[in-house]
Parts: sequence; structure tokens; C-alpha cells
Amino acid sequence: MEVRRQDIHNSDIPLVCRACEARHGGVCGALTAEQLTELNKHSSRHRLETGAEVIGQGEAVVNYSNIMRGVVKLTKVMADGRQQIVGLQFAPDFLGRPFIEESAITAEAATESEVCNFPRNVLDRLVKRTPELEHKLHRQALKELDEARDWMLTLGRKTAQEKVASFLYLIATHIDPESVDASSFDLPLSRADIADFLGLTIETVSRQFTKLRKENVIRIENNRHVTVPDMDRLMRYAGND
Amino acid sequence: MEVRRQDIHNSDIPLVCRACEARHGGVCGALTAEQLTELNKHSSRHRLETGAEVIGQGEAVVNYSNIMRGVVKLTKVMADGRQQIVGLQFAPDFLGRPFIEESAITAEAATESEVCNFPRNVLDRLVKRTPELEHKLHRQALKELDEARDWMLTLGRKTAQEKVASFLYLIATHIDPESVDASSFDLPLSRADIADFLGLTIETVSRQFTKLRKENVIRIENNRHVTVPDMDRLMRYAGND
DNA sequence: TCCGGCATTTGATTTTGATCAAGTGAAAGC
DNA sequence: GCTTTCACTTGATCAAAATCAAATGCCGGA
Repeated sequence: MEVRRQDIHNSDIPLVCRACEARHGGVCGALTAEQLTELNKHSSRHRLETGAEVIGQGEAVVNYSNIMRGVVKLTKVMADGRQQIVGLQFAPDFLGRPFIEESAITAEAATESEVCNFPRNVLDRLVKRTPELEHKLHRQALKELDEARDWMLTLGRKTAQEKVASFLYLIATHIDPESVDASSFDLPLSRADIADFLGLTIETVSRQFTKLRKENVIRIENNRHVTVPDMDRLMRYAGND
Repeated sequence: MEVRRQDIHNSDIPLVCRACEARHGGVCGALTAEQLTELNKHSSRHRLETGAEVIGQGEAVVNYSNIMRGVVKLTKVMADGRQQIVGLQFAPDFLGRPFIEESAITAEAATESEVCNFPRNVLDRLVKRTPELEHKLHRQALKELDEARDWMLTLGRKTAQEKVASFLYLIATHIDPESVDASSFDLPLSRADIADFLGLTIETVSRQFTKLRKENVIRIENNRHVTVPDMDRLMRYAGND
């Protein structure tokens, strides 16, 4: 499917795009050299501090992004402040909800991150002309839908311990897709964020971490660095037999 | 967008498709008369009893469907039998997960229903040739993703009472999109299904129904028929201010 | 080095919803 | 007409997670 792209001479591709991950796993892989050049004219890279907002719930969508580095959390808040993380996105995911005026969610950097922004109307125009690009976005949407539904099972039916184990398993398998060894990693989320992802309080999250540590399912250093001696055992704790 | 379809003479369209809802709200609206004819050659309508399975978790996907009538529930089960409904689909929704071999969910009729089945490979071929069709499927996937994320907030952060009120509000607004009066309807799900949708037990669901009834938020006849005297009040009970 | 501000952990108590256990009521079968 | 069955409701008790309330530990700055 992507074979057609291989024979394009590298020098036709914009400099910043050449080493860019989003051209491989991401949506830009669907674009020709000219299209990349056009998109690149309007796009800009940004470094995001932890907590920096990419877009807010209820705001007009003016930009889409590719995540170049870091982890972005998607959250929904209720009027009284209760909050739920409804998705985590990792590089090189596409970030944005096509075909809608107003964002139904807030997207903010969970870790120090880097994104490549492009104006909504430029990409929308490109999508109309490039079925392959819409196909990529379609696949991305379906992937997110599968993930959302997996997480609904976790939110609705798992115990606190299973939820925390599920979270650790999710991070272990997503944080660094290249790494052969997923058994040691830094958590991209604070305890408060983890609680908002799991539909728990931070006290419950903390207690479950302690319990998993005492049962030697995980080791923790500096609150954020986790080592998993036996990934299958963690998976069983997560209820995924 | 669909303007091009208007000028096609009706007699070119297969008989069974002419009165079909899926041509309007659904995916078939993206097809030309010839394409409809081709798809129709391989498609078949089926009546489904309540509980009839359209596809099972882990099974190979061989068919896609359009829901013509009724409500279909999408569920996930854990090894120990715990179950979560991860989506409800109403006519004339498209039913199926393109680009994947094996279904990650079970789909079964929540009410007596009718579906129009077509072989996966026929539609897949059509999708490749018809960007407008992929666009429709893309939009459907994004709609389901929005709904899934809304529901994640409900599952993760709402109280039992808010969950039940949210469910009633969802049904009121989805069961009969044409109806001007959404304030009186039949529940398409049993108490057990509602519990599986809300991540609660059937006893808790029942108690919350009783409570909402006693507080005059809803009236119930014959266990299944619900009347909502004040939809805004129900919405407030659902936590959607 | 000490202090202040956070994030996290730990402890005590309360609350919510689950579990266990009977009821009730309506439709289906004998 | 009576029983059986099944879905649903109601009640009593229990357990898991929330809440309230202090610690603890860590990092950065004075």
C-alpha cells in the first residue's frame, strides 16, 4: 500500500519531514513529496511543557497535530469538576477530530512533548483530494475506537487492583514501541492523572501501587520509574487471561 | 455532498434498496445505482430474535451489516464472565469493524431486529474504489468514538443514579430520531443489559429506577415503558448541566 | 543547610454499591 | 385454573473504594 512512496527521491521531501516518525507510522506517510511540501509550508513544530493545553473542551478546532514526542492525554470534565481521561496518545499518533467544528474534549501534554501543528483547513483540503490520507485517518479512528472500548471494559467491570495493573500493562506496551524490553519504563502520568484515567481517587491508586509492590508484581523507584519482573504475571493481575 | 445521487433515476436502484433508510442516514447513500445493484446481488436481509448473535468475540469477520430496524448491543466479556456493553447501535447504523480479521467484540440483537448483511470482501472492494464510501465509514467510526468517550466519562465518574439517568436520556434521544416527542418510549434493554451497559448490578439498576420513579423524574409502566415528564430535569439528574 | 511547597503515602472512618436472600408479579405451559 | 418460570423488586448485610485527615519524602530556592 505504501510501496508507491518508496521510490520518491528523498531530496524532494521537506527537510524537517525526512527524519520524521509520522511519515512512517503516522498520517503523513499517505502523502506525496509535493503534498508534504505543501503541508509543511503551513505547519510548525512546538515544544509543549507538561500540562500545556493543545485544545480545550468546547473550543473551535483550528489545528490538527502529529505527536512527535511525548504523551498527550484526552480528558472530559463535568460541570462540577469531575474529570475523566478518555484517551492517551503516543508519538507518532495523529491528534484531532476531523469533520467537527468544536472539540468535545481537552487535549493536553501529559509529559514534556513535541507536536507538529497544521491548520485544519489545509489538511481538510488535502483529505478531500487524497483517499489514501482519509484511509489513514480512518484507520487511526478505528484504532482509537478499539482502545476506547477496551478501556470501557476496564472502567465498568474491573476492580481497583485490576485497573491499576491494566494501566501499567498499557503503558508498558505503548510507551516505547521500539524497545525490545518493555519491562522497565517511566510513568508518563502523575498519580492524579492515573486516578482520572482509571475512574478512581489518587488514594486508591496509591494503595494499589503499594499492594502490587508488596506482592512483587512491580518494583518502583522515585515514584515514577517502574520495573516489571514478569509481564505475564502483571497481565493476569490486570484480568487479561 | 449527496447531491449527485438525487438525479439518478429511481428505477435504476434495486427494489429492496429504494425504501431503505440506510440509503439516507447510512453508508449505502455513498453508492451509485450500479454499485448498489452489485452490492445488492450479494446481500441478504435477516430478521433477528432478541439475543441472536450477529458476530462473536474472537470470530472471523465475514460479514458487515446495516441495521434496518431494532437495537444491537456490542459487548465484551472477560474470561471469568464479567461483561460490559461497549456500544449500542440503532437503525440505520453500519455494523462492522473494517480492516480487521477477527472481531474484538460480540454483537447481538438487544431487541427483535432486522439487518441487511453483505460479504466483507464485496464491501472491502467497493471501499477501495469509492472514496465517498470510505468517508461515510470514517464518519461513522468517529461518531462511535465520540459516543464511546462520552460513555467513558459516565462509567468512570458518575454515580449509580447519574448512570441510570444518563442511560434513560441516551435512549430517549436515540430510540426514535424522527419522533418529535422523545418523552415516551420503550426500553430496548432488560435490567441485566442496562446493568452491563452501566457497569452496575441489576439490583442497583432496579433501585435507581425505583428512586427516579419516586422522585417523579420518570414514570414506568410494564417495566419497559418509560415516560419522562421533564427532559431537562432528567438531564440534570444525568449530570449533564 | 534549612524551609516551603508539592506529590505521594498511610491511616481511620464513612459511604456507595455489591452480594446474598427473599419476595412479587406477569406471562407461558400443563 | 393452577403451577412454573423468569424478570424484576425489595430488604439485610458486607466489602470495596471514597472521603477526611495526617504523615512522609522529595525537590528547588533562600
